[in-house]
Amino acid sequence: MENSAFLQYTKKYIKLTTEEEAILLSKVVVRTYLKDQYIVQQGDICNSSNFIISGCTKTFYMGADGQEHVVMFSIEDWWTSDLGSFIAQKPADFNVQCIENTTVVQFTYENLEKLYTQIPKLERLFRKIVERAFVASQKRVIRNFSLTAKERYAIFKKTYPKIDQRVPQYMIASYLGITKEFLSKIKSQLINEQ
Amino acid sequence: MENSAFLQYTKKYIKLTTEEEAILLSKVVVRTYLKDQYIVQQGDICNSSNFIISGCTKTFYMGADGQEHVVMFSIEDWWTSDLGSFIAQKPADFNVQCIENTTVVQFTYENLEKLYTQIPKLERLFRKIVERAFVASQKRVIRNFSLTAKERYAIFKKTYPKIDQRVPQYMIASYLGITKEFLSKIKSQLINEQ
DNA sequence: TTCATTTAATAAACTACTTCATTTTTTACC
DNA sequence: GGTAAAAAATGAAGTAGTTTATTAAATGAA
Repeated sequence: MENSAFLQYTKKYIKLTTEEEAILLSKVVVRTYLKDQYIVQQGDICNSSNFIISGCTKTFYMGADGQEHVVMFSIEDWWTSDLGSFIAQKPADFNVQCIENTTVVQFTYENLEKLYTQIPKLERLFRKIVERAFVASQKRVIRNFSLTAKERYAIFKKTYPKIDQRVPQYMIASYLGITKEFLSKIKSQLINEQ
Repeated sequence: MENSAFLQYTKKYIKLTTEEEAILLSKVVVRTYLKDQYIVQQGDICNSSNFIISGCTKTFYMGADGQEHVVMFSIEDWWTSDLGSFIAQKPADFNVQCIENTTVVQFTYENLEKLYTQIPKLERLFRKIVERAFVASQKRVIRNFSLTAKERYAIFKKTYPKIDQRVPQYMIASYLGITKEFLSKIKSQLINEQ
C-alpha cells in the first residue's frame, strides 16, 4: 500500500507489466526511520537509493571548519541517497538524516543492479530521473551565482512551499549558503518592506 | 575515424556488438563548428546532444542584467548540450558557443530516441553518463558554498589543467562566479605569495 | 510549572567581493 | 610594423554577507 505511491510515480516515466511490478516490489524494502536517524553516514559506503513516501530528510556534510553544510532537503516523491558513493561504491561525502519520521522505498545497490538486468526498462526510468536531477542541480549552480541571498530565499519558499514550517531556520540558512544571522536579517527586511 | 574516440569512450560504460556499433554510428553526425559559432542558442529548442572530439565550448546564459554567465566549459571527451531543453524539448536557457574550432559527434533528439529503442543498452550508457554529471554538478554547488574564490580557482586549474591557456580570463572569472577584476587580484595575490 | 536547552533576533565591527574609473598589455588585422 | 580593439591589471570606494557577542523567544523534559 505504501508501495502504491512509488508505482504511481514510476508510471510518469515508464509502463510496467503486472509481473514486472511484482518483481520490482520484491526487490525493494519499505522502511521507516525515526526523526534524527541517519539513512546514510559520511565515510560509509552508501548502499541505498531511497524514494520518500512520507517525511523529510536533509543531506549535509561536515566541512573542514566543523560546520554543517546542508546540500538538499528531500520530501515526499523525491529521492535521497549519496549518489556519488552509491554508483561508485566508495565512501560517502554526505550524511542523510531524517528531520521527521520518514518512510522510504529502499533499493540496495545489489538489488538495483539485479533489477536493471531483469527489467531493462528500469535503466530508462532511472536515466530520466537522474536527467531531471542534473538539470535541477545545474539550475541551482546558476541561481547561486546570479541571485542574491534574498532572491534565493524567495525561490526556496516557492519550490518548497511547506518545508518552511518543517525545517528549522538555521538549516535553511545553511542550504541557502548563508549564515543563520543573515537569514534572520533578510526575514526582518522582508517584513519591514511591506 | 573521428568516431573512434567516441566508440572508445562508450566502452568504458557498456559493451556493444559490431552491429550495434554500426547502428549507433549510422545515427550520429560528425560535425565541425568554427570558433565563435553556436551549437545551441538560448530560446531555441536544443535539438542535439554533443560529444566533443576536439575543441572547446562554453555554455552560458544572458542574465537579466545583460551579463554573460558562464555555466561550464566542455573539452575533449565531454558532452555538451542544454540538457533541460533537450529532454523536455522546450526553449533553451543556455547558449553553447565554440571558443575554438570544435568537432563533435552529434545526436539529434529524434535519432537518440530511436536509438534507445533499437539498442536498449544505450539507456544504460546515458544513465551512467548523467549520473556522473549530476554528481559533478552537486560537488560544484558545494564548492561554491564552502570555498573562497581563491580556493575555487585553485580547483579549477587542477580540474582543467590546460584550459587556462585556451580560455580568456574574463570567462574563467564568470565561471567561478566572480568579476574579472577580482580574479585579476587573486592572481596577483598568488604571485606575491610565493 | 519550572528549568535547561535549542532556536531566533538584533547589532556592531569586519571581510570577501563588487563597481567604477584609469592604465597597461596583448591580440589581431590592414 | 603600426594602429585599433580587446583583454588584463591596478586602485579607491562601496556593498553583501560574516563574525562575534548579547538578548529574547520557543521547545521540551522532569
